[in-house]
Amino acid sequence: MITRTVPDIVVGRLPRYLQALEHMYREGIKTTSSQELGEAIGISAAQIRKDLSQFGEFGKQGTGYSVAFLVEQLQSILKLTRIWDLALVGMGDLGNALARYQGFAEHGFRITAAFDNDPEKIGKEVAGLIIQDSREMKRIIPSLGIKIAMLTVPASVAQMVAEELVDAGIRAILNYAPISLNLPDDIHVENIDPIIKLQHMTYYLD
Amino acid sequence: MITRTVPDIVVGRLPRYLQALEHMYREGIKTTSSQELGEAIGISAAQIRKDLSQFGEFGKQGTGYSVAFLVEQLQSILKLTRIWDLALVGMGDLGNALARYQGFAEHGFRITAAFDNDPEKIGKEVAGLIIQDSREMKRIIPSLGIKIAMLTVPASVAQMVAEELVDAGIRAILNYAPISLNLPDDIHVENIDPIIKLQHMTYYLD
DNA sequence: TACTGTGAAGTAGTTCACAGCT
DNA sequence: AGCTGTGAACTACTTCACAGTA
Repeated sequence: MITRTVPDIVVGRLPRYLQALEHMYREGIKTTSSQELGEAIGISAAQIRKDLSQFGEFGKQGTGYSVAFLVEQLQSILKLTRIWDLALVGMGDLGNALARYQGFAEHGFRITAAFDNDPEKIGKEVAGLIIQDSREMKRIIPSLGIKIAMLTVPASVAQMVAEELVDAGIRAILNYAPISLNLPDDIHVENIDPIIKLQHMTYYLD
Repeated sequence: MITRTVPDIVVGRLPRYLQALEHMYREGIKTTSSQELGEAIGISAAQIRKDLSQFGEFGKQGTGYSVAFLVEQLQSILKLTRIWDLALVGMGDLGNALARYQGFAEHGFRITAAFDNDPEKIGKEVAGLIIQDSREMKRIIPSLGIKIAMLTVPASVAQMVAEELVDAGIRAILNYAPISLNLPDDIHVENIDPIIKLQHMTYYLD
């Protein structure tokens, strides 16, 4: 039996489908079509059908997709039927804002540990979390089984801290530092950098 | 004379090249090659050469690229040789963290106006900015010539506020709200949503 | 020698268009 | 009648490989 590898670009669209479908679900919409979903998020209907067909046959000819069923399927595909623990590393303004953001918990992500290297911050509480010494990451992260980290440290130390995280067993990093991380190929990194996004947009402005 | 349109995917990589090159510049590196730059950011050398060739011939055979010159060229291509004014809309935790972030100013982006609709927040100062009533956006944004907005309002009002911004003359929106905005085709939108990124990564974890 | 810039080749991604089902 | 799922066609993107040049 051959297990076809799904292109990463397809995987990257699934969360957007899920977001739109959850919104429909909250609105009480029971059924949708690839057409309607596509219009909601600006993607062609054929694209959506093709993407979903990589994982199974979720629709019904003539009627489309059950919103609730497709939400379930996407959650299952994306492994969202469990709670994911997160480590938050770097408790500056951004780290603090993320600690307080309710969206993580609402989507099954639980910030379980927060770290900083500043003695002034260590021991302080933010949103129910006690900030811990980043020198303890190697011990605490494996003991809590945390696999995902959000990195909100200054660019100057981001590479070093990222390596420590990998050493502590982290497999995926959401990188807020404005620098490219160089890590082993089996570590998944996603970057969030507003400057990069703004510079992309200015190209089109005058 | 035909002006070839550069693919958006190429434009999107230019800021990453620029980021790495500015880093090299600060490190005192005078010259680099497509090979070296590619290794720094995990992109093939051929890709970088092809991308740059869309805009001109910036390298020298045998020696590679002058870091300072290529930084200048990329800044020029991306229209970064001027200050861009930004409107910050929504002064919750995230809006506050962005208001205090030094990175914008360091890269030629100046947050010139901050808005919220909460009477408790209006008139307060954050990082040298007075928070203004969002009902004033239509008047203030054109008067300051602001073309770019960062949207950090709750998802429930994001679409409505985005439409008001477009109405006020905004041409590009950096959208932090966890929702797809539906706006005219000539408005550039970039989304920053940590949940979407995390859900992308969980696919690969177990 | 060491690199760029670039056609050509190769690979990946998207859209078309329609059979088939409800 | 209305929609999905999917091969086939098409388009876009990336890599190869090498002529050209400092």
